[in-house]
Amino acid sequence: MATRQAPAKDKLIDAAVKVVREKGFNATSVDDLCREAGVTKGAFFHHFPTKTDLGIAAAEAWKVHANALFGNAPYMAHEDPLERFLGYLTFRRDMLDGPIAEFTCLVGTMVQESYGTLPELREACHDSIWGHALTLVDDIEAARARHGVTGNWTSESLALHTQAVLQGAFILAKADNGACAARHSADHLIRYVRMLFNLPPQAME
Amino acid sequence: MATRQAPAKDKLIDAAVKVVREKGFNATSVDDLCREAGVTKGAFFHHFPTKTDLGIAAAEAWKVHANALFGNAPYMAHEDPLERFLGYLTFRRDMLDGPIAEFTCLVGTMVQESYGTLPELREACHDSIWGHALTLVDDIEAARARHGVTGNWTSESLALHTQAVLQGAFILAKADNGACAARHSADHLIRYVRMLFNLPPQAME
DNA sequence: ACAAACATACCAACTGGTCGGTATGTTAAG
DNA sequence: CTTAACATACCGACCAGTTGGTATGTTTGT
Repeated sequence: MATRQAPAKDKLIDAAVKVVREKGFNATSVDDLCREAGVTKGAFFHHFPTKTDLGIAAAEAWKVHANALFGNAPYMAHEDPLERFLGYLTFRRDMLDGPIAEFTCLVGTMVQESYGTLPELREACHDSIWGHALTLVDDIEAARARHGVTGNWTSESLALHTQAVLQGAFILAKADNGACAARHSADHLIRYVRMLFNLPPQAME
Repeated sequence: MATRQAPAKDKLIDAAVKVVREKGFNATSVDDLCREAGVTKGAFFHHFPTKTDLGIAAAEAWKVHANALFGNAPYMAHEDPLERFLGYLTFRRDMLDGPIAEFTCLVGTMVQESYGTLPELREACHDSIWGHALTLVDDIEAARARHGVTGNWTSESLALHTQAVLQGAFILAKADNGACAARHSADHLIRYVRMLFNLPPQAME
């Protein structure tokens, strides 16, 4: 085999995903990241030319992680694309629980701090968000065809809207120091999608 | 009168609103703020014990500014509370234009960087978001009564949901370096509210 | 087979510069 | 004369990034 143990590069990416979600990108120092990863500063700059480059690598890893997590989730077994889409939304709502840094979005956090100052990181965050959102488009499109739903909107815009609602819900959760308002917002999103597809309102649990 | 010219305190608050929206809170240095405001560091720490305290003052000023802006907007003249609410949403959608830092939300930006590390600033951001959202509740409540709309949701949760969508739309705009996706997301929000109140879909313009 | 040459991965000490914040001085209004 | 409102000079801590080095393979010429 080629590699012998968990390489410093992977440990640094994992550390970035964890610490940046807690403290934000700018407030996280290279020393913070090395401490969390258990590597030295020399190792850091051996693998990443700059701190920004680790941010970019973390954004890419985040997209891969998200698409694997949601692509293999149980609701993906549904035969009806609309059930898959609603399963996705319900899954995301139910994830809004526990410590805030554990359900919020790495790239949503990073893009706020980079959009005006670090164009390469902004671009990586864009690719991460769009790359995940676009995995929903096929199911939305198929659901519209199967259920005969038209309306003056595109499937891509609805996929992006779901990401907007979730990103906004994360901000509410951070401001409120709890996920209650965020969950209600996700419920509104689910209600909206059900209305778009002419489904009855969901029964209370 | 007591003061003779624009006092350093106000100039610093204005500078914070401007620069923090562009660069974020942590990336904005005290020197940046003094430079933008045209005051010295001595003046800064005369008025604010810490940089965080200026952030808190800026969050409070932001709430006052927002409530004045939206409370006096033209659509507030409508007699029907639902028309006022829809007027608000349309106004907010139409604001998604021009430079990104000029339509995004100061406190939405700041809370991402402070929620885990600066509890006082997080609380000030919470008060700013909630304080603005709650100005919508009375109109939503009155609109439900007038139009006989029930449904398994609270007016407060819908008011907060509107803020979530807008905050999420800002993130899409920052990631995309443009407001196109953000406007589509605002359109989905308007479509949702119209459906909740049994209005027909809006005609294309 | 063997070693010289090279490549990769990592380390610890260090550097120049910037940070938030302070100490102390100056101005001017009442 | 006092005090609020500034200005200037400065501090120690910390920052991202660099340096010169080592340990461990891997390749290649003979």
